[in-house]
Amino acid sequence: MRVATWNVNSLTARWPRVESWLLEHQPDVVLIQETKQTDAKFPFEALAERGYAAAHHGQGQWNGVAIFSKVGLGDVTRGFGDEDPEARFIGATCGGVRFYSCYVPNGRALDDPHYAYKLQWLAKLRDLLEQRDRSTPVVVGGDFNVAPTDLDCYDPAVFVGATHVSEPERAALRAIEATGLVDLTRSLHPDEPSFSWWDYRNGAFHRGWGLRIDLLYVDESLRATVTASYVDRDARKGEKPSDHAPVFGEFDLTKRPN
DNA sequence: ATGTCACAGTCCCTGTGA
Repeated sequence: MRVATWNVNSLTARWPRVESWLLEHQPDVVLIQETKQTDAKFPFEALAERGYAAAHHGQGQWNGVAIFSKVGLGDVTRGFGDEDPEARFIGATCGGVRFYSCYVPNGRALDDPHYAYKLQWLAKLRDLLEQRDRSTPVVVGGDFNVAPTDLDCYDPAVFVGATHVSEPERAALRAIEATGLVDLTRSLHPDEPSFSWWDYRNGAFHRGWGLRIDLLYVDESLRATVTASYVDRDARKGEKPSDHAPVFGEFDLTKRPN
């Protein structure tokens, strides 16, 4: 099973690239963030023509998350059931695995109310995962807007006092991992930065000024099935790229422990 | 630190968010 997570920064603007990327890589399941479109604009038909069922939690101008699947899609849930008007979380079961696509709030600045919202949001995610059905394997992926360690940041000195690297944010990720989840990329590549996001400004991509903030977490039952992890840097190049690159994980589900 | 991109509305520029 080939899985990817990708913040596309507007599925409306990115659709031509997303479509050709699907044809090239043939992922089984894709976790999408920042569709920035309503359900009415979501390309359900074009995805179906490519063999993908899809579920969307759309909002409109901002946010929006989705799941594409070639291996079936059911039991869709949207949000945490708490009336949050921001569309940042969707779950679905695909090919016997429970998937969640997350668009964690940016936070903006440490003294901004949006930062408190970010920490509250991560705590709600932790609570949901703590209470999950442990009999079904789970993959939690998305744009977490947190670089888990200094290895995930091109220059920690630049980010002193900024969001994405603060200790409370990193502690929130560790609390999520403590529910029994493994950072898939780090488990296979403990020493490579593996950045997934580069600012559009200042030629950041070509200067290597990146962060690893797009993560795939897998539960213990899937840990032994992981066969590959890689960042599709080519998707960050060329005409009209997203500022995020897709992060892939591959699994051999026949290796699941009984 | 800020050389960009995408959105909506004030609609061919500006404010907002990232």
